[in-house]
Formats: sequence, C-alpha cells, structure tokens
Amino acid sequence: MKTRDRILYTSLCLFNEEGEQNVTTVDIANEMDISPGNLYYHFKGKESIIESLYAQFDHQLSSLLHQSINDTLNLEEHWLFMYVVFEEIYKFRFFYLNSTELMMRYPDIEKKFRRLINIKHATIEALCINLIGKAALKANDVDIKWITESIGLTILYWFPYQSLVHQKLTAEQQIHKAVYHVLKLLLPYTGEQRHDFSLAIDGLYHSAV
Amino acid sequence: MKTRDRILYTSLCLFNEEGEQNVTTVDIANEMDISPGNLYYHFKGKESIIESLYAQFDHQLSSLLHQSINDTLNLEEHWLFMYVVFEEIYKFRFFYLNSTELMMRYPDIEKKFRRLINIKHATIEALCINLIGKAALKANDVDIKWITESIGLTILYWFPYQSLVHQKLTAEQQIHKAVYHVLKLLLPYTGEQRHDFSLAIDGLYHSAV
DNA sequence: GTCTATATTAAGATAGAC
DNA sequence: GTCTATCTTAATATAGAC
Repeated sequence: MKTRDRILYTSLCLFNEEGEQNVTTVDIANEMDISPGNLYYHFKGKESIIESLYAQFDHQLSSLLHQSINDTLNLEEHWLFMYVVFEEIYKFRFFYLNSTELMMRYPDIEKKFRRLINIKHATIEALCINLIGKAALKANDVDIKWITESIGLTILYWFPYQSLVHQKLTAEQQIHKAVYHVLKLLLPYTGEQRHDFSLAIDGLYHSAV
Repeated sequence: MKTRDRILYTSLCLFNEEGEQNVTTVDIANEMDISPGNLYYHFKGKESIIESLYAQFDHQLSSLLHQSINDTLNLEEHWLFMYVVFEEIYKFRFFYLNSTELMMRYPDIEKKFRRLINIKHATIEALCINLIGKAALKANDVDIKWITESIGLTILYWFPYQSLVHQKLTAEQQIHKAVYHVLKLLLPYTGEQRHDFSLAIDGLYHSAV
C-alpha cells in the first residue's frame, strides 16, 4: 500500500471514529508513524485529504444510485439495495456525523454533497413510481413526497442518530436497523403483497434486535 | 440588558447562524463591540458560555416535556405540543446542527443531552399509549417502538436536514413542515378519527408549502 | 466592568538535509 | 520519498491599567 493511500485510509478511520474536527494532520501522521512533513509532501493539507475522500465516496455512491434506476427492482430486491446504500454511507459516515458544519467549512464539498442528495431523492422517487407501476405500492403524489423526505432524512442521519442514542451497536446492527426502519416506513403504503411484506419486516426486526 | 446576558444572546445567535465551531470568542466580542478581555471577565471561556446556554435549553425543554405527560392531551392538542417543542429546539438549533462532534468535545453536555433524549423518547411513548387508550391510535409494541424512533430522529435532525436540503425556508416554514412530517407519520396508525385527521394533515400540508 | 496589550497553545504548513 | 526543524497563523486566555 502506497503512502498516499495509507494516508487516505488512516484519515478515513480517524475521521469516522473521532470526528473530522477532532483529528489534526499531526494525529494522522502519528497514527501512521510518519512525519507531518511527509504527509504534506503527499497532500496540500487536511482539506485536500477530505476532498480526495469525498471524491471517492461521491463516485461510488453516485454510480450505485444510477445503477438502481436502470435495473428495475422488485419489492424484495429493494431491501438488498437499501442495505448496500447504507453500507456505503457507513464507510464514509464522518461526512454525515457533522454534515452541517463540515459543509460550512468546505463549500466545494457542500455543492457536490447537495447534488448527491438530489440524486438520492430522485432515485427514491423513481423507485417509488416503479413500485407503484407494479401495484406493489399505493401512494399519491403527496405520499411520495413524504416518503422521499422520510427516507432522505433517514439516509442522512441514521448513523448520527444511532451513535447518539444506542452507542454500543455494531456496524452490522446499525445497518440492519436502518433497513428495517425504512421498510417499516413503507409498509402502510404497500399494496397487494402487504401481508408477505409485513412478515418479512417482522423477520428483519427480530434479527436486528 | 446586562453584559453577561448580551454575551449569551449574541453567542446563541452566532452559533445558530455560523455553527458553533466557526465562531470564536473574539467573533462574539467583536459582534457586541466589547473587548475579548471583557468577555473573559464574565465567562471562563467558550465552553463555559456553551454550558450556560445548554443549561437554559435543557431546563426549558425538560419542563415542557414533563408538563405534557401530566396533562393528558387529545389528538388535536398533540400537534400544538409538537409545534412548541420544535419552536424551542429551533431557538437552540446549533446543538443539533453539529450534535455528534459537539458532544465529543463537551462530554459534560453529552451526558445531559443523552438524558434529554431519553426524556423525549419516554414522552413520545407515553403520549402514544395515552392515545391508544383513547382509541385514537392503533399500534402494538413494535409499532410504538418504530414510531418513537421515527419521531426521535425527526426531532433531532429535522433542522439540520432542512438547512441542507431546502436552505431558503423561513423558521416558520421549517417548523410547520416538521409538525406536518410527524403527523403524517402517525396517520397510518390512527384509529376511528382517521378521516378527520387525514383532512387536518392535508390542510397543514397546503399551508406549509 | 471594561479596556489594551500580551502571553500561551495548538493546528497548519514549509524548507532543507538525507 | 521521508525526516527534522522551524515558521505562521489563529484561537484561547491572562495581566494590569483605567
């Protein structure tokens, strides 16, 4: 592993664990047993590391979301998709633990993060409309708007919420609960398959707790 | 208005607008046209200002929540209560814009903030059980848990979410939408009065957009 | 109570040797 | 590519005059 990549990897770990603002360039260098000078040889500074991490994250999540719109998923495939989305976000959760102030400090990232949120919302809407077409979901325009905002809120803040309320859960448990939370939110709007869907969610609930 | 109170007031405004980490003691002093030395005469430092603001907030919100458990509210009174809760949180929204890292930096506040979240959750559960007793709500234990987590998530992160997604809304619009969001979440679980409740929410939706 | 001036600390960043 | 040593900057905090 090249030093440049080790810097990115170590930074990501520390940012996720300690919070971006509580980690300095010297902390990163110490953790890796290299000198701060060496770190500055590879990156202009902390902002540049964060931008590089964001580019990685944005690319990976964007392509995941685009892909899901092209494939038309059925109701069962949706939970798998949700799972993968939450896993990806978990890997880069520091962007979410402190989103508001982070965006205030790095306006370049803010622009791209906003664009990403718009893609998320568009994807959720597209998936809803797809499911309505298959009669798997019954929802009018106002419902879809509410569902989109609810899922959007959950995607953005599920991990910060968990870290504040149930700090002892493992990554897997947190992701599991996130998926359960989203599916339970959809349940009242499901159509013919409501009963099966309800049982599936119950199963998910019991394996999450 | 005494200088000590002006410091608290000015700090609160700046923290809400710019984010706590982006405001220094010198910024606060400049905004008030006093010297930094003067500020340090009244407060030991920034942390001490934040602790003082938190104490104010915690006291006000705690007593509001306790009060609601003692009065038994009906379904209509709940939306008024939600409104007041969101208004209170909006006043001190900087605690929520950056909760995770703020709590990491101020462990004293974290303890109290966690306690406050527990009170919120207990209040939501109590209100649900109260409504179920009146047949206004139909929900089993698993449903109540989900509702509590959903409302909890919304209370914690509605304003950060709004500031990220729809940054141009006024305070009133944001609070209005928050209440709509919570009530819409309860709708599928309402009992006999579902139809009336649904119409009331529709009204709220149209006045929010 | 308030000011000016100054000290302290820590983060961010660079220069130059190896 | 990496290290040591050092510089700059900004935030935090204090001392002492008024």
